[in-house]
Amino acid sequence: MNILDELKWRGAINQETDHDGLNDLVNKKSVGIYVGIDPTGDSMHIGHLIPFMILKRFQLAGHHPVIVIGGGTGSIGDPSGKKSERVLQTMDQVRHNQDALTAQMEKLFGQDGKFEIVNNYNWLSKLSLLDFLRDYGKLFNVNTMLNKEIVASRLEVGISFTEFTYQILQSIDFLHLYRHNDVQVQLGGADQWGNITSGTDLIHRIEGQDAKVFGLTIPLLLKSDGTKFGKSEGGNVWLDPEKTSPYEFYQFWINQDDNDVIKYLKYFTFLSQDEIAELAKKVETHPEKREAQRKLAEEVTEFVHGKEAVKQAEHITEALFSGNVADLTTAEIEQGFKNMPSVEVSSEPLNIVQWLVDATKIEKSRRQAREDITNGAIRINGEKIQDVDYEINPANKFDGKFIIVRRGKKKYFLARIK
RNA sequence: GGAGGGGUAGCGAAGUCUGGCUAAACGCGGCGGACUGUAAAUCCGCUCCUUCGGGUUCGGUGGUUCGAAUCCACUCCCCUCCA
Repeated sequence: MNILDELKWRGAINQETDHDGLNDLVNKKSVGIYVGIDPTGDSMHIGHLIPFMILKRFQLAGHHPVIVIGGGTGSIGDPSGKKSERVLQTMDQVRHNQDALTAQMEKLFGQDGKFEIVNNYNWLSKLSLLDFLRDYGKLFNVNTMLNKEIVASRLEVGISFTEFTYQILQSIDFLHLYRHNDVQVQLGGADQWGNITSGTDLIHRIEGQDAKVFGLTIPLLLKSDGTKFGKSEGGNVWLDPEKTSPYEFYQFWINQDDNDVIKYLKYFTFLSQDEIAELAKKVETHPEKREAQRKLAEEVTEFVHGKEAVKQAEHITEALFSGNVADLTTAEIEQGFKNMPSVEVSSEPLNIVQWLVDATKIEKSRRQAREDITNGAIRINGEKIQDVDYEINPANKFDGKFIIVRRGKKKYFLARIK
């Protein structure tokens, strides 16, 4: 099974410019293939991860991946997937983001030469306006550009010349990589189809119709209920552990629906066809064991955050869901609750209702606090408290550093003692 | 500028004619609970604040009244049609 067959099996192919041509190419030689990402933020989220994981598969199949950080294109703004004009980022923001993304890419995909990471600012910024217009502008037909879905869908609301030009810049990237980095394939999300074909067209015009370049897109990933993949309660699921802790990251995956989990295993893990088939069978026969979800969480968390993070996430999961928070160490609390809601409180003992409302703002009113306490929805350091006159004493537990509050079945809050 | 319609709790929406029975129906969302697989579906409770005496609410201000979301005046905002 070659790489394209594998991707097909994984459900990861949406459109290809020339299936047979690409198939021949990947069978014949080690091919250079690239994916670009614009530095619109300072971290990837799991949605961004998809094309890069596929890039990784190409690498594992013996091909040569190139990651393009769009320091240049990111300063312009890709109109794809946007209903209205973007607000330009300042160049400082772009630089900050591109540095952060580059570091993240290096961490994930390594600096070992197997992955090349380049920044299109390096070549796009050197292009003069006149060169741009004479060398490239002439080769783009405005009618064709207008017909690209990205542009066409924006004609009603309007699109600036700047964003209109974006597809030319991305095409120049492809040409540059074709010439200097031996890249012949561009990979991207389904919304990149227009930009990718712009690139292959440009290369064909300049290098001749027989230049072997190809485009490949990945389907938009949706949940089985039709909603967008990749959001958790708190919003995006980030790869940056400062934004989404490894524990929360792990939890995101373990909570996936039975209907989606196999699809995600195919997309986000490097498990073999047999292993995934095995897990699929288990979802059928023993869904309640959630082995597939567990494996998914384990694999993806390990890929993004490493083995240690998986262990820690599992331990925290164990403690939090069994309710035995008492046996967590202060260090584990520090890490595990990194991104959970937390507040600073004084070390003075205080009545529980006042503490929940005034000191921690965990409850919005006394009435609500009393109701929850009476209903048995509140646990302090793992212990259910139903007495509204209970007095909270921060010195009791965890070296007097923390108080762990749980409301309901799985909402945790952390109070840090000043 | 003219003619209509409307602004009610996080959102949607009743209530306004016929003032008190209205802290305000109902739906959604949110929060708890049961069940369960940290699931889905379902079911139950709560959902302005409160020191539990009460307090403050229906775009705003003022008025009528023992009593106003409801009646009157002025005012701000939104929508539709006409010019």
